[in-house]
Amino acid sequence: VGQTTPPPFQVRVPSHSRQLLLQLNTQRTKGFLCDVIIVVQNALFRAHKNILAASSAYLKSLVVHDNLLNLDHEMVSPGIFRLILDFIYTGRLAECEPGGEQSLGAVLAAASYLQIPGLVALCKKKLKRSGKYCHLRGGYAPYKLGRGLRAATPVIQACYSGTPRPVDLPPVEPAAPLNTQCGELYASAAQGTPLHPHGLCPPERHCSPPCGLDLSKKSPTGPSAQLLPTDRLLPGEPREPSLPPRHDSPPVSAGLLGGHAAAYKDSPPGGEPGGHPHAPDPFRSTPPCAEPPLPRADGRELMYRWMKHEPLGPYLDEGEAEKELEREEKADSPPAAPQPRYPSVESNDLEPDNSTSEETGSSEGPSPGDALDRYCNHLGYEPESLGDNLYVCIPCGKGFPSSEQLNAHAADPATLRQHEKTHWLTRPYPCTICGKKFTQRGTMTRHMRSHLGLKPFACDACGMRFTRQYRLTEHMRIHSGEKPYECQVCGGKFAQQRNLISHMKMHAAGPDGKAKLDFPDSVYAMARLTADQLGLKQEKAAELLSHTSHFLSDPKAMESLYPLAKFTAEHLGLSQDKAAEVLVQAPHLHAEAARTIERYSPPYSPTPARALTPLPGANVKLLPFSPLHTRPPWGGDHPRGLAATVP
DNA sequence: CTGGGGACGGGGCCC
DNA sequence: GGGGCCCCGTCCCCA
Repeated sequence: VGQTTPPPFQVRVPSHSRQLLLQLNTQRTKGFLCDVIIVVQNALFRAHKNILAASSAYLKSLVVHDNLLNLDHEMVSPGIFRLILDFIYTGRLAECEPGGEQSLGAVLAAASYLQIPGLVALCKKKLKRSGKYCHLRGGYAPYKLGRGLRAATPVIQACYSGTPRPVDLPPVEPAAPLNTQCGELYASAAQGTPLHPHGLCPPERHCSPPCGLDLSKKSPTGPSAQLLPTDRLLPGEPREPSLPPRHDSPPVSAGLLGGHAAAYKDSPPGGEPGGHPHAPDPFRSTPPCAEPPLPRADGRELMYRWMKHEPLGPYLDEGEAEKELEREEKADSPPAAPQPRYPSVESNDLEPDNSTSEETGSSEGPSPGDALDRYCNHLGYEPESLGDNLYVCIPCGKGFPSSEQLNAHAADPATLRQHEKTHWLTRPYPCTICGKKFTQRGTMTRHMRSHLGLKPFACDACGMRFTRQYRLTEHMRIHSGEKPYECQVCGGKFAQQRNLISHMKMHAAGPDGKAKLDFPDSVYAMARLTADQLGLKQEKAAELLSHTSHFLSDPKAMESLYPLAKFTAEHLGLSQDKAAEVLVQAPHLHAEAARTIERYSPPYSPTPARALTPLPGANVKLLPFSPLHTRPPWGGDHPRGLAATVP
C-alpha cells in the first residue's frame, strides 16, 4: 500500500490517462454513452456517471440513484457548471473573462459545493496569486441543518471581490443561506453579484451556451430567503415552492453524519427535515452547535475525513493524483501540442506560472465555436453503436430515431421539471394547515380542500359531494349501474377500476399472499378468449390473451402451456410468430398450471371441442359466462357458476 | 369469523 | 392549474 513504483516487468503507457480522458471528453461532447443529465437552472448537461462519481463526492452520491440530477442554481450557475464539467473532463479550468476573480470565486464556491477538492485547490491557488483570496478561518465549513449537525459539507465560498477592493468581503445577505455559527465559510460573491446567465461570460461576449436546451420559459422558484414561516401563512395562501430539492443539499459524509442520519431522514415536518441550507429558519431555530461540535478542521483535515469514510476519486487527495498525472505528462507531452492536464493544487510543488495559460485554456480551451458545436450536439449518440432508436432520453429511457425527436421529447420544460420532482421526491408544497408536504401544487390544493371541507362536485341523484370531478364520475356509475371494468378471468364486472384491480389481486394471490393456484380460471380465461374470436378482432383477442398472463406465476411451467397457447393462437387465427409473441407475453406460469394442464390430456388438440375437455374426475370451477358465451369451451351446457365434476 | 365486493378518501403522476 | 388516471388504503356490508 502506498507503493507507486511499478514492478519492473510492468510496461506503462505514459499517455494512457490523458488519452483516456480525451476519449471520454469526446464522448461527452457527442453525448455518446452519456448516462446522466444534470439540470442546472435552465440548462441541461450530459455526462457519464462514472466520471462524475470519480470527480465529485456530491455528484457521486446523486448518480447512484438518479439519471437526472438537479443542482442548486444558487450554488452553481449553468455557466459555472459548464466550466466545472469541462474541468472534470479535461483537467483544465477555462475562463472567458480575463481576470475574472469574481467568477473564479463562484467556481470555487461551486467546486466546494460539489466537493471537487482538486478544483477547489486550483481556484484557491489562483485567487491567492491574484491576491483576492482571503483564507479566513480554514476552508471548510460544516454547517447545521435542522437539529444539530446534519451535514459537514465543505462549503467554501471565496473571500474575494470582483471590485477593485482587494480583500474585502462582499456583503452578506441578511438571509445568508449558510450557517456561520458552527464553522467557517466565506461569503459568496454569487449571492450578491448575479452572474451572466452563461456563467463567467459577460453579456457582450458570445460564449457557448451552457447546453443545448433552455428550460427557462418557466423560471424556477424564487430564493428561499423570501420564505415565510409556515405558521405565518394564512390558510389558502400557499407559499411558494422555495425549498430546493433535498438532493441539492450536498451529501453527507457518513463519518461526519454519524448518528444524525436518522434525524435527517425522520425529522417531523415541523423540523423541516428536508430543510435546505438556504432555508433560514433551521439555522436560527436551533442553538448553535447543539450537537457536539466538530473539531476545527481545515480543508485538508476534512478531505482526509472524506477519504477515510468514503473513498473517492483521484481528486480526493489534494494533489497526489494531480502530481501523478503531471509527472506522467511531463514525461511524454509533446511540447508542440499541450495536452489536458489536471490543475495544479495549493501545495508547495506548484508548477510554474506558465500553467495559468493552460488552466485558463487560452490556447487550448474550447473556442466559442467548438463549444457551441459541442453543446449543440450534446443530445446525439454515435449512431453506429446503438440500435434503431439511436437517440435515447436518459431520464426516461425512451429511444428516438432522430435527434430532432429526442430534442422535442426532452425539451418540454414543464414536463421535464415536473418529472424531475418525481425523481428527487421533493415536496416543496406544504399544507399550511397540517404541514404535510406535496410534490405538486395541485396535489396540495386538492389536499387543502379536504381540510376545508370543500367538495364542489355534487351528485345530482343523491346529493353526495366530492372533492374531485373524477370521483363524482365514478360515483355516478352507481346510479347508472354502469360497470365498465370487467375481469378477464372470471368475467366479474365493476364500476370502479380500483375494485377490479383489487379483485384481480384476489385471483393472483392465495390466502397467504403468495401466488394462488388458480389455473382452472386461467384455462377458462384462455378458452374464453378463444371463443371471443367470434366477436373480436384477432389483434384484440391476442391483446386480451396476453393480458391473461399476469395471474400465472411460474416460468418453469411456461413450457407446459405451449400447447394451450398454441391451440389458442391457432383458434384466434394467429400466425406462428404472433402465437410466439403471445407466449412471450405470458411470462409467469404457476407450477400448478403445469400439473393442471396435464389433467387436460391429450393436451389441446387442434379440435376445439376436445382441446379443453378436462380429464374425468377433474374438479372444474365453472364461472359465469359473459354474454358472448353460451357454453363452456369444452362444450356442453351447464348451469352458470356451479362447480362440477367432469364425468 | 372470514373472504369478497362496494364505495370512498387520499396521494402521486402525467397530460 | 385543472383534469384524468393510477395506486394504496380504509370502512362497511354481506354471504
